[in-house]
Amino acid sequence: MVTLRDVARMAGVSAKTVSRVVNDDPAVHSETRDAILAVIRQLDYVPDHAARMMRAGTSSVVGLMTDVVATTPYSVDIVRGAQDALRRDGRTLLIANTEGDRVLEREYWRMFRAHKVSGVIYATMYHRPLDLGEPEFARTIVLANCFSPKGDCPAIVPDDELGGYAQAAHLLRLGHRRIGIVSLNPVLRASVLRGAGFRTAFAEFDVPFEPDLERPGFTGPIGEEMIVAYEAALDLLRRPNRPTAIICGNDKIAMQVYGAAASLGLSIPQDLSVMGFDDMTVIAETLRPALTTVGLPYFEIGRRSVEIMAGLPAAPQAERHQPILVPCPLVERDSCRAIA
Amino acid sequence: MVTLRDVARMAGVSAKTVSRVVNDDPAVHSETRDAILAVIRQLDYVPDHAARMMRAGTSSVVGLMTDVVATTPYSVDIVRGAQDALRRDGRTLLIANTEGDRVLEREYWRMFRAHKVSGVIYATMYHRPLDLGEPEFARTIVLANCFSPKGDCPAIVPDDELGGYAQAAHLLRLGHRRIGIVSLNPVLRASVLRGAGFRTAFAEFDVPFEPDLERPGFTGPIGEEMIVAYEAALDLLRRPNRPTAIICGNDKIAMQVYGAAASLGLSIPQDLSVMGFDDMTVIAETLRPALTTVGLPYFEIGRRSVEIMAGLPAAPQAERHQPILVPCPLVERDSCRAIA
DNA sequence: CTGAAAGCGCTAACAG
DNA sequence: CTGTTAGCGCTTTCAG
Repeated sequence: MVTLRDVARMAGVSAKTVSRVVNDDPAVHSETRDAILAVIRQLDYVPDHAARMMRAGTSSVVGLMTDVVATTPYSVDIVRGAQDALRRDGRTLLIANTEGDRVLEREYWRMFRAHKVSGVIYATMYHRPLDLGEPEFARTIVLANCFSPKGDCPAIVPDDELGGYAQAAHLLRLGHRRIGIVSLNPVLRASVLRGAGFRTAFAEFDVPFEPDLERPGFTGPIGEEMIVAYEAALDLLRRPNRPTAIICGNDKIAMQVYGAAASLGLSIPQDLSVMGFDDMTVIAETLRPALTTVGLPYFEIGRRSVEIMAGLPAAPQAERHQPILVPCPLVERDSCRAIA
Repeated sequence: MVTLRDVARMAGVSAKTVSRVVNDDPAVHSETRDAILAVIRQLDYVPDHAARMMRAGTSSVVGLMTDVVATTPYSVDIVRGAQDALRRDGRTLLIANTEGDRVLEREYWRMFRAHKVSGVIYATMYHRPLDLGEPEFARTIVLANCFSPKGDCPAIVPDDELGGYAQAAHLLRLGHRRIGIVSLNPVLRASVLRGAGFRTAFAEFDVPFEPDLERPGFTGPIGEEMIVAYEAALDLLRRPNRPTAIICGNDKIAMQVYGAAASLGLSIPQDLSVMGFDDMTVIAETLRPALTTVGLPYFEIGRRSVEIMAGLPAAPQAERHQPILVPCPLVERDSCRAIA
């Protein structure tokens, strides 16, 4: 293994000077620097991470604690976003998947300590409030897709209310007035917030909000819910005065709405417009017609979590944090059409 | 920060003895051990990873080099499988996503070196041959979902041929004799292997293989292909003597086949049985009826990659490796039915 | 079974 | 601008 000393010897300088070059310290004569750089390249020297980190007392590793985010199709983008931001300055991400297991989570906190991670991103599968308790709060933590009601941590979450507004407003603008809703589990925070967004949009267009046109697309407790969007959609579409458009709580629901519509001989978007949520490309781009939906900005959330962490003061402040809201963009495809 | 010495001082022993306890060295009096363990718990001591690794010269970190695997919905399971195996003995996974970029890949190889990773799992998105070249071959590498034609690395891949056989055999057993195929891009290795599997199954049941009943579900070059399974299925289903079942190259294709069938007023599985591949739960469990499909054993591949690495000799052998084949299990749901 | 000394590769602190 | 010295936290000798 090639070490700093090998480089120093070969370049005829001291170890410290090589160290300076490796760390981009400007206080090195440019000729000396070039010579050292040449030796580094020739020997293919790579600084030892462990040694640097031991000396520095901190590491270039950031921990990502998740329940199931890192391994769930539509939220891996949080990982990608964080890695993208980290990679630019040679840092790395240590990913911990608790699968919701508290014991495992504790084990991972120790692992983070062993690795002296410089910060932790705590990401959850569902947009929800979260209480981390005290023990680990000394360290730099950023909450992603969740937030602390006490406001003791910076947090970044999707703007579900605006997302709901975008869903409804788009259909209203296209002229729809009887709009059905097949929603997420109503206890979910996302569901509540989007509901508020719908109402705002409906009010703006002077369209009364008819609770009777709304059905839950899932039943059962969170975590083991069953999807019943197919039945919900059938129910909605068999009404004497059926809706001309359906807003869905996510793209899976939209997928079942497609199926229900087809079984009734209704075609999309001629007879029915469908609006999804999540922008899971696997579904949205594969459905025929391709699904118009609202995206969850997970990549952005991951990327910005790293930025927020970088901007955090070294000592924990007493300041209260408001969750940062990231907009959910409308992704227009072919499942919504304008009506008279 | 609590160090080994703090524990030693408090327990009234030398640092080395504490080190022995931490490393499960049996040569410690059990009373001494218990006393030390108590102090460790009391002080909440966590051994410093960097220091250990520096001394040991190797680390407990394994690198995962991927093209897009780690961030692709249906292959994140490789990551989960590998992490699951590593976690059991306190090791961790350093994930590198090259997104197919050679420059980035080289950067990541250096990162792996800096971290002194004890081994590397090289996983690809598609089951394919791969030439890694020479430079990094000194280290311990396991190929996952790909293999080296030269056989200079251990490799583990899904048994696509058997998977194809399972798809066809299941339908044949249910009595189907006119079976359509909407396949993957035919240049893909998976496609070729599964084709061989189909033929074996057809031959066993004395059913002639009709090339005319096969259509590609994707067109265009790999990486930017377009899905045209909908049209392919329409074409197949409009034939005078339409197939009673369709085998799909993946679950996305199956999704479009569902759409095509619905548009023709055909219902699944009464009028048509559909068989998927991949077992992407997002699709397979959401389709109505739920999709019978064949699973890609990615979790297993990830898990076993770690095991294979552990069993590798320290010095690279000249021996030739045959790729290890992992079976693809049939996952029965509701989209296939028996016919007379 | 236990301890003392040495040193892994690197950088902070301080001189020159 | 460059070098010297010391030491991060741990484990490997090698002695007790």
